[in-house]
Amino acid sequence: MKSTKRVRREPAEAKSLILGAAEKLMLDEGYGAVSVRAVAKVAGLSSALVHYYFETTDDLLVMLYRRTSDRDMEYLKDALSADDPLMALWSYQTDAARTALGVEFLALANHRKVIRTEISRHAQRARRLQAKTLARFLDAAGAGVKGCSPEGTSMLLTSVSRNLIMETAVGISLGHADARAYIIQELGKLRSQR
Amino acid sequence: MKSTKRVRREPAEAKSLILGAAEKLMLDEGYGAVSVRAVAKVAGLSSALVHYYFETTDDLLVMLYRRTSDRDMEYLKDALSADDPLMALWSYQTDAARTALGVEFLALANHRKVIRTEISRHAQRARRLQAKTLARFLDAAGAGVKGCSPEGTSMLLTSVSRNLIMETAVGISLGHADARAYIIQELGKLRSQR
Amino acid sequence: MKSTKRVRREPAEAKSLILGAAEKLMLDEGYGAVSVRAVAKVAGLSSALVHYYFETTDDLLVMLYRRTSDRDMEYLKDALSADDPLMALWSYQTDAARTALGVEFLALANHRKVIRTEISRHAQRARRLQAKTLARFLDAAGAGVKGCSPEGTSMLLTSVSRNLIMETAVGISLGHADARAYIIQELGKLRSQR
Amino acid sequence: MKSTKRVRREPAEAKSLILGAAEKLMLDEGYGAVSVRAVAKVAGLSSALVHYYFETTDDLLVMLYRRTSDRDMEYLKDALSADDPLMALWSYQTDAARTALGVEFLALANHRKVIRTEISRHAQRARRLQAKTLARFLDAAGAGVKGCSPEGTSMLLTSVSRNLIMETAVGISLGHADARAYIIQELGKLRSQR
DNA sequence: AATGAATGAGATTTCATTCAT
DNA sequence: CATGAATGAAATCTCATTCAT
Repeated sequence: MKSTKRVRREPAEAKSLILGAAEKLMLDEGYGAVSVRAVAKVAGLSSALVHYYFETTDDLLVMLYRRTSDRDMEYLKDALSADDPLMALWSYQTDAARTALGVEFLALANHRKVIRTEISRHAQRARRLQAKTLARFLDAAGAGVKGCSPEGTSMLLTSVSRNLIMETAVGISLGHADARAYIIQELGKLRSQR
Repeated sequence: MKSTKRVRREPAEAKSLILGAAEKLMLDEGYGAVSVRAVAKVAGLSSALVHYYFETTDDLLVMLYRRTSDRDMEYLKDALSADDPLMALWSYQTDAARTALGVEFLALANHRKVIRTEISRHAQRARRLQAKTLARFLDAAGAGVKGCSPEGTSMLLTSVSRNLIMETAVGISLGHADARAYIIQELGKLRSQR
Repeated sequence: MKSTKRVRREPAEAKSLILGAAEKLMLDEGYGAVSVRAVAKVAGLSSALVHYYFETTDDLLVMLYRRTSDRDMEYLKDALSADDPLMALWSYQTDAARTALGVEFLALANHRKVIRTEISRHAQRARRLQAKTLARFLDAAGAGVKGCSPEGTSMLLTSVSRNLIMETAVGISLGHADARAYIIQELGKLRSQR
Repeated sequence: MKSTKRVRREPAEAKSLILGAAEKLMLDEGYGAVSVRAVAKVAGLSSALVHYYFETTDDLLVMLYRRTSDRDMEYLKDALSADDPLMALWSYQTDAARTALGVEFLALANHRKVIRTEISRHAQRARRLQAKTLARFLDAAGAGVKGCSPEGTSMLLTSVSRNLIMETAVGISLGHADARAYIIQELGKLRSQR
């Protein structure tokens, strides 16, 4: 009965379509909304096709996470090799869309073991990378964020950016401007002391 | 299908039973597991009864959040009036179970508008309360976490404790010990400078 | 939109309705047709209700088998205590509907472990019961089906009745009349020799 | 999604591969497991190719049945022309793999009309063939399985072998040894009386 | 001749929710 | 006050089958 218009696509295109829809859902409505059905609807194709490309929902989520974290890794590397690595790093950390997605995956990880492993791996890599750059500044400073290791500092920065996003999402903003300013001020000190 | 034993309970008792089950589920399996069915099962009563006391799932979640945040508020007040308010505050912030539940509600808030309002209200109150105590130390210090307002400082502390919990939950620990040590060191400075 | 006529039934009635529908499907279209959906449709109720009474499809099938085998056991006992137990037994064995259902369960057992256990248990009980009666005649005979134990004889009778049903179902009848006549003749000998 | 290796095969070879996979599935997991998908997977080729060679699932099953029954016919003829036809026949009848497959098709026939016709045709042919050989022994005997026609006797033998297989499959063995011994004893008598 | 892409239908199961008692 | 009975909707996943290339 329906207009049986069979659209023929490149697999890469179809996959990208699906992952894009999943990402959109995750950001707009949270990971709970990422069902095969919903993804198919948003992507404008049948749910059977989603299963054709991603055998299980776990597979879909893992692939989405990989795509996301690969992209993030590129951004991070770019930031760390910028002229002003510290500010670029903080700018990367506080990118709203990126961090929102990261937080969502973090929440999802509590319920999907497969994601847990992926996240853990990626986070360690990212933290080590950040630490390597931070080390150059911290060593030179001697003062400032004294006493905190590069890894610890990276962890602190991540904490603040994540919480900024999470709280903003639910409408909390008290202290945000001050906290942001403080972080930037401290990073500024580090930079100048080198 | 079960034995028709009509158990007669005090409404308050029944509600408490239900909220307890919901809290347990939330902590053990995440907010996604808090379905009326699951709650009823854990509490050992029918899902119809859950609906009888909490018309919708939203109602149940809001009530649970209120109970949780009221309790938290008590703990927070106790901490802030302790002999060593700074350490007591940090101890409160890093209480695993409490913070885990808080983070779960924060994640949930992304998907349930009603929770958002509740969280926002509670968070502002808690932040102001913390700020009032922090102010006494920050004013006296002049140095230390210089340049960050009490509200900002509260926000920073919350960020770190939340991220410690979230990352630990997914198996990340890189930098954790250092970050913890750093926070305690800084709080120590503040305390002694007064 | 639909006429939301909520029919309220006794659980026993509902269960019986469901099991009846499942039995009908099994006989008419084979065990492969016994899906929760199909059963619900035939019984005229929602598939959710089927799940309400039988948590899994396995449960439904096991319950159906138990109902069937319990009923069979009654019939068997009646037959064995009839005036002419041998003929009554054969008549029981060759009851088309009963045996057809038994054969269907036998086929089903190959794919559902739970059924296997149930069938095995029931079959052994039934065979022992038949053997006890057959023993009285075989001992007295000395000749006739000489050399075959009561249990073996029961097995042989079951074999023939099952195959009569299976072959008839697919349209084979060659040799059927002769085989039937032979069995009856041999049973007749046994009876008279006592 | 896989590497686009276009394997070029002889049609006959491909068909044989497919039928082999289907037969394996049927024996290992029952006819319910014989889906186009599953067959393709076991055979290591795409489900589209299975459809290319066998338009519908029915076609596939019919072809498999034909291949099976043709092979069986050869075995049967060999048996009937052996030195000791009776024992060879019984040995043929009780061949586990062969009979298991036969029983599976019999069960399948209840749900697929096309198979029914095929089975019926083959069974009649096989029964007549067996009857012709049995007749030589039964005529000579006069006693023994007296009163049962060759066709009836063939039917009886088939019944027992089938039930032995079916019951063994679900874990029933009570009376099996006795029944087997009895059949062999009776066949022995027939042979010697000639 | 062969196959990857695509789909509608249907299977099992869980959920929130509504009634009737 | 409490609950068993009932349901529609949606989740995940499998299947047979059809195209377009």
